[in-house]
Amino acid sequence: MVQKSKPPAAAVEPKRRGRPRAYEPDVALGKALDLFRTQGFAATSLDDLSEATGMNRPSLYGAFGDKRELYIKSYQRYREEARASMVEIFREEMPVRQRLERIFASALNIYLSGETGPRGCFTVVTAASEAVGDPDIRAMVLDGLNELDKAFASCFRRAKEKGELPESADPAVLAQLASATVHSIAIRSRARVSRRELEAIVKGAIDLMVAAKS
Amino acid sequence: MVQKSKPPAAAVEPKRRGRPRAYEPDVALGKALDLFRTQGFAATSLDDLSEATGMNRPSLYGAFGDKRELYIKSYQRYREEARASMVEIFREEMPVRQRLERIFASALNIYLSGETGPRGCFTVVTAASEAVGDPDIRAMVLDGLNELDKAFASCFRRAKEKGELPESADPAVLAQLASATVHSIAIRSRARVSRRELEAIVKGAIDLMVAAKS
DNA sequence: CGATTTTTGTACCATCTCGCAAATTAATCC
DNA sequence: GGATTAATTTGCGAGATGGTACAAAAATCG
Repeated sequence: MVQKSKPPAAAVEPKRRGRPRAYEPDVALGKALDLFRTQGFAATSLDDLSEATGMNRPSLYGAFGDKRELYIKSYQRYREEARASMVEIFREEMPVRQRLERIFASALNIYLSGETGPRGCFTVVTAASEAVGDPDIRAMVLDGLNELDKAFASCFRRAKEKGELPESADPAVLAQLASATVHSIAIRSRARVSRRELEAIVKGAIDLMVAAKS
Repeated sequence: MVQKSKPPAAAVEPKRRGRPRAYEPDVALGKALDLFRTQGFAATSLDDLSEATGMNRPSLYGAFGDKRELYIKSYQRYREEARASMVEIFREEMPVRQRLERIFASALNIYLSGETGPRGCFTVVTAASEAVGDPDIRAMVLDGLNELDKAFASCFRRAKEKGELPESADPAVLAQLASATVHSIAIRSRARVSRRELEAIVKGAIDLMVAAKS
């Protein structure tokens, strides 16, 4: 039940009034995210979350709201992290192939991470569970899917403008294929398909996409 | 709690001894499958299953074992049905494009079916939940993924032999791309992406695959 | 008919689940 | 130091959950 004994000392620390928090919200949210990603919403109990975060239930509730809200906040956090790594890759100028390689490598690293084994993509996990029954969560998932599509589309559009792809190439179609490859490795990673095999799939897909004649 | 009042009269009915069953195991398993597909393992309670199947809990237990066994049997049933529709499509001779169209159309029909909304692919749903923690279930999922890969690979191999694809086309790579497209529409369907959009994705993917130069 | 066999229905148990209320602790403000 | 503020700890309660024991019911067999 102890996360860290020292005070957070985050930023300027504007001298908060009452008893200081025994946890760092960011760290706790990260732990919750880990759990939700591996086990899913329904299979994760508040006790699990309490143990993982080092916060007991009332604190958890006070900081993040009920289980569903915590799940949503975890998902938003996941998306922020994913987005950050994407922005990174899109900042520099580089050949399409290289950019694609870096995007897929980043995705693989995220999907294969985890102490107890690969955990895949949280968007996919959520789509496969809560998204059917919860409109709000479904909307977030849909947004996540769209964001990936758009990122890939912009990648292919830039490549086309630079003449790296033939005029006949359709960025939107290629983007959906790239997204599909991401979804596929996300799923396969949870079935413990080896990194080597996943990388082979990625390579095959990239070869096909950058040689696209359609 | 009533499923059917008449006796099953299945096959020859070898004069069973005790009290006759009030349910048809096949029908009940189908109902259980429906529930598990939409809600997942953890979010589906025995009460839900009991209500849906029309069997009370002890009968459910007697017929299928505990919840996990029922889930496994449901998944096997799902795979049998999916396999049957595939065999159907592979029996006749036809152009690659047409065969691909039929495979994807079949998948879409399965994924978009459901009274309360689309339910996607049970293999994907299972991969995204139970597969991480349960080795037996994970093995079944892996088998399901492989089966789809192999089916597509054989499809492309046949096409290549018939000269429908260039010599440079790699059936294994194309197959994994086709599988990826299936995984992608399975996920998107659960986020309520419209059939029209899903069909557009499928069309784009097919165009690219049958024109493959890689 | 009575014995046997198999399934059903009722009821229950031990455990877990989520959420919250009340009391406690630790800091700042005056 | 006392008041105030905010977080922690304890513990509870209503309900759900997975699983099972046991008796009643409905069929066949002899």
